[in-house]
Amino acid sequence: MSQFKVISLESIRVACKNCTLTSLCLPMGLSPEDVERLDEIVKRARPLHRGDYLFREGDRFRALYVVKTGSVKTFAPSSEGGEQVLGFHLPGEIIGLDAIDKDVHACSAKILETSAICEIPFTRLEDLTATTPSLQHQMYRLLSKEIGQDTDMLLLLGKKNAEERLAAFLLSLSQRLHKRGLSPSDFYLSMSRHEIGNYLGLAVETVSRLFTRFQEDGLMCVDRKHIQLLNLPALESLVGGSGQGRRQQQQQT
Amino acid sequence: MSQFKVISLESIRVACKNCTLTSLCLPMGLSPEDVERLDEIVKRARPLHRGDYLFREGDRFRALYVVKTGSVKTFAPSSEGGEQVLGFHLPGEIIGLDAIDKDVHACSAKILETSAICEIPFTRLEDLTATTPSLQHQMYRLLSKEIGQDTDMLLLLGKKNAEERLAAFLLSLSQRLHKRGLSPSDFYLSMSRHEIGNYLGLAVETVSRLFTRFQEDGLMCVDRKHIQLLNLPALESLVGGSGQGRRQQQQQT
DNA sequence: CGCGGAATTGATGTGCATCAACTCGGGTGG
DNA sequence: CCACCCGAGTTGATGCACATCAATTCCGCG
Repeated sequence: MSQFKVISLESIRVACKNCTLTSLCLPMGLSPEDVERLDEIVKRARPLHRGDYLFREGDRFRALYVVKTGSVKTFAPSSEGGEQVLGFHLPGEIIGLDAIDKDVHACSAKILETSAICEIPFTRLEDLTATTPSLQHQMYRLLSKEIGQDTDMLLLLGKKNAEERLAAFLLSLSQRLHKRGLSPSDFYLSMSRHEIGNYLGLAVETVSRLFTRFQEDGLMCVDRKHIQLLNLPALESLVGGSGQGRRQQQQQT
Repeated sequence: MSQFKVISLESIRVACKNCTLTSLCLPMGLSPEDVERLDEIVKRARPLHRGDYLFREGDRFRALYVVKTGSVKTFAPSSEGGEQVLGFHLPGEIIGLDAIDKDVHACSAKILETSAICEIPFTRLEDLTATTPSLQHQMYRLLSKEIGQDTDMLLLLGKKNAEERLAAFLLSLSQRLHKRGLSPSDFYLSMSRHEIGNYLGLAVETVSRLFTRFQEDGLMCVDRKHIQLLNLPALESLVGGSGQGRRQQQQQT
């Protein structure tokens, strides 16, 4: 994941078609012609580097972005100068949906490692979906899915303890990488511990301690940014029901 | 807000047109003809009562719902039997957008007080938006807005302390009621302290204590479910930068 | 009138933030 | 090529915000 690769123009083209396929065309996809038309409005990606901004908070909204390779973080300014990491975006994932409403980006997107990103001008996409019902449906689904993911995150931040949060985070990465054909149990973290903590609502130190503990418990193997998940089922059980060792907070209503 | 009202059929019709107007047609709204067509597919509301379900987790997704009067809470099962309150929905607000993706509701919606709810069959709405670009655009905005709201909530749960959360909650209610022409500083809570706490990731006791403290500080007046906000600017400053009295946690990345 | 859930209030416990010190690795310049 | 530096990460000690436990009161409702 953190390896830099030289990518031929043609492989970008193909990969890009692939990622729009995966993100926008989901299951029960579009007809080949639809895909072709969609593919035509997608701007090819040039490589971007760590620290580059895809867009910044306050920028006018023009396009959606799809990660082809690499990874991106989105974050919003918190009150008092801090920032809240809103998400990490892996290959095949889409960025910018939250800006459609106000026509202005409310968060910034920063490249975490050398990445290739496709750009989809939104106006053109809108025109296309207006004439392609199946594509319109996929757009609704895509937006809806994003809402569902945010909901999961609310649950995580509202109800889970540090251990569960980190386990959920690792599993989420694992599953998303796996979906893209990468190893679900051996990968590199492109973000810092600080960013992970920020995202999960935890202090850096807590993240660090948990990595250590998970390693001691044989759940995973951590070497710097290189992660190996040794016991996925155990991690899953940690997420599920506050596992074995800790208190559980449950609130009926 | 918690008063029961007898509502004539005609007033429902009018009010209903009104609420679709507000939710779906946002600023720079639709042409009168568009609104008319939209209005035609909206099913009129019959009154629902406290405890009724609009839909339950697992139900097949058929329609979106717009609150006309009253209020609704949505919640998802948490691990371990508990539940996470995902939101409170006031007049003019829409429910069910998260279910488009999977075609199944991932959360339940329960009526908090006697309410009138409009139903918009999604398939028909989709047909209509496919032939009405301006309406399609409004739909995208609506979905996008929901994402933006979830984002705000993530920030709240990830970075704010109890005091800031409750203040933000009260202000949110205040603003949303105000938008509907109701008093921004005098209203009834249709949800229990327990539900508020659950929503904000706090214990009931914490919510209760904060109400007491806010009252002592002259910020508000609490009488059971009846709330009066006496100092909106002060509440706003509490939300903003962890105000005066408390620690602030900020995490740079 | 009396029951039971909701809310308040107080006492205590604890998970995690915070503070502080140290280590590690990687990049830089001499 | 090594010495140095600096930020990222780890580890330990301490404190605090809020959860949890435990009464008690309050109100709605049958």
